[in-house]
Amino acid sequence: MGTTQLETVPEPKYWHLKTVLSEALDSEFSVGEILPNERDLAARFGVARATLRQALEQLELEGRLQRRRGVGTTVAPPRVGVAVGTTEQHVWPGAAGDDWQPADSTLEAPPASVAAALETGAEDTVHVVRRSRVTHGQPVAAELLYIPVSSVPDLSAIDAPAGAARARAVLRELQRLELEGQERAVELGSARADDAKMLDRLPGAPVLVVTTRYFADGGRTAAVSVATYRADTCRLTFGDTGGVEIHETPERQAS
Amino acid sequence: MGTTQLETVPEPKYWHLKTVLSEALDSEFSVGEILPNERDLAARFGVARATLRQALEQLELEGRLQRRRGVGTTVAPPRVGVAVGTTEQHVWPGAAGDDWQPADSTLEAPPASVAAALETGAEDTVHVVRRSRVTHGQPVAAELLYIPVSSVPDLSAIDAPAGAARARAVLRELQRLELEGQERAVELGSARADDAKMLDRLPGAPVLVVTTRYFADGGRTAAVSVATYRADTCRLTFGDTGGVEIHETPERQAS
DNA sequence: AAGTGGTCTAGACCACTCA
DNA sequence: GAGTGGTCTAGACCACTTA
Repeated sequence: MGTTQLETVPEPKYWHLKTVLSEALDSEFSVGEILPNERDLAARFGVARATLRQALEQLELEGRLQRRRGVGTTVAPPRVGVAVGTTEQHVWPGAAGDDWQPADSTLEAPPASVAAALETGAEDTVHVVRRSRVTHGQPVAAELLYIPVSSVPDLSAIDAPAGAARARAVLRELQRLELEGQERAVELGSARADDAKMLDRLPGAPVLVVTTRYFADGGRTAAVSVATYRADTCRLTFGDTGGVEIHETPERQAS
Repeated sequence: MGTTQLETVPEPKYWHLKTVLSEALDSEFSVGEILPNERDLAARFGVARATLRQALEQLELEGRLQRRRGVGTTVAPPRVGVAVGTTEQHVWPGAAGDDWQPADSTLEAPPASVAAALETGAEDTVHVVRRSRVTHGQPVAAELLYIPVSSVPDLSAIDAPAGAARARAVLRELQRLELEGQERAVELGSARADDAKMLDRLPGAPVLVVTTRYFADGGRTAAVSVATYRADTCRLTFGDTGGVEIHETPERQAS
């Protein structure tokens, strides 16, 4: 403090605030504990509420905090590791033992980007299977699975009624194809309204979008999956074992 | 800019604004084009600048816009697919042909989370190799590689001077170990000050943090890599082929 | 009904880029 | 020096949860 450190680059208040709060979370709070409300916190730090919120937003993005309207701000548990496909072992979605729950299935024209990957015409309808993933009792992901009718030729549409039963029927048919390979991509997105509801978040919440192409029949793209994971609570793992125990941030402890 | 439909379920203004802007980007702008400045845009839509900024922030998060202080807001090109390790083929970092550029290497005590993964004592120093990744002329990632001295026993510290040469020497020694496997995890984070500078972004910018554990010597963790990728411009691909051609959003066209 | 976080406003000033 | 995005303020009201 004594020497005049050249602060040629003045730190934004919200950035400094975030650091202070982060350290307080490490030393003075334990998981699940409720923080003081935003108005009190802002007053305590002598900043406007908007500035305080900017710091809280960052901490929530990093998975340190959880905010719920009408309730309050709580200290978040460490992110859960969610296995996204064992890299060595390619399996169709819906194979025995995956923790996805089929919700329903419809016939729709896919978005242009998916249609291009599937090499179907822009107008062609495909099976769209909706599934959700639940781990540790919490919803972590919502998925849209696009399956051209040509990938499940023996499916008789009348067989299954609407809803989950129909979704399961489509997935069951899919298993009959021989899976030759798959490609995955991960990027940042924001939750659409329907995804947000399924994930128990507000629309626009940050999500990790995992796009998977499934190949069969000699290189043909037989299905495309677009899964959105809650970015605040999930760490996607790609290892050969499911639950890796590496965290970006050190473990926290109450004092 | 038609009439504003009155919604029975009042959509937040910034959310509606984002939708309108997103459609305008698709139909009325082409990649690289400069948008009107924020004050003009806010006036045009009849909202406060803060509200307009909330919409722009989301679009930037989704990789649709790029904002630079002192310059302006431009329409971003589609995200670049960045290959993050071919899943079938495990190789050490620094192997021939990867597009990482070693920056320097030091001996430091790693953060607690990394020390735990490396099974080193909290006080033990390890080699910390800094690298950066450049594709298509743009910096996309910054990496910290933690390598216990026991993983590179034959490295004589005096051999190489500081800087990139020393980093290359450490990586060269690492190749002599037999790599037995690796585990990856991806999560959302925000750029630390040093990462941000390397990535040409402001501190706090959203990044995809890729943590990789490298196994050798019968299951021992021989190295840990923490790489931060620009979330706004990158789509991480894990497929067997490098450049997947699936986009979350449809292609844009100028009108 | 009370209390919380979420949205929104209308200003102000600062840091940065570029002509 | 003009123009841009980035930060910050001090309010207001709304949507939601809980008691």
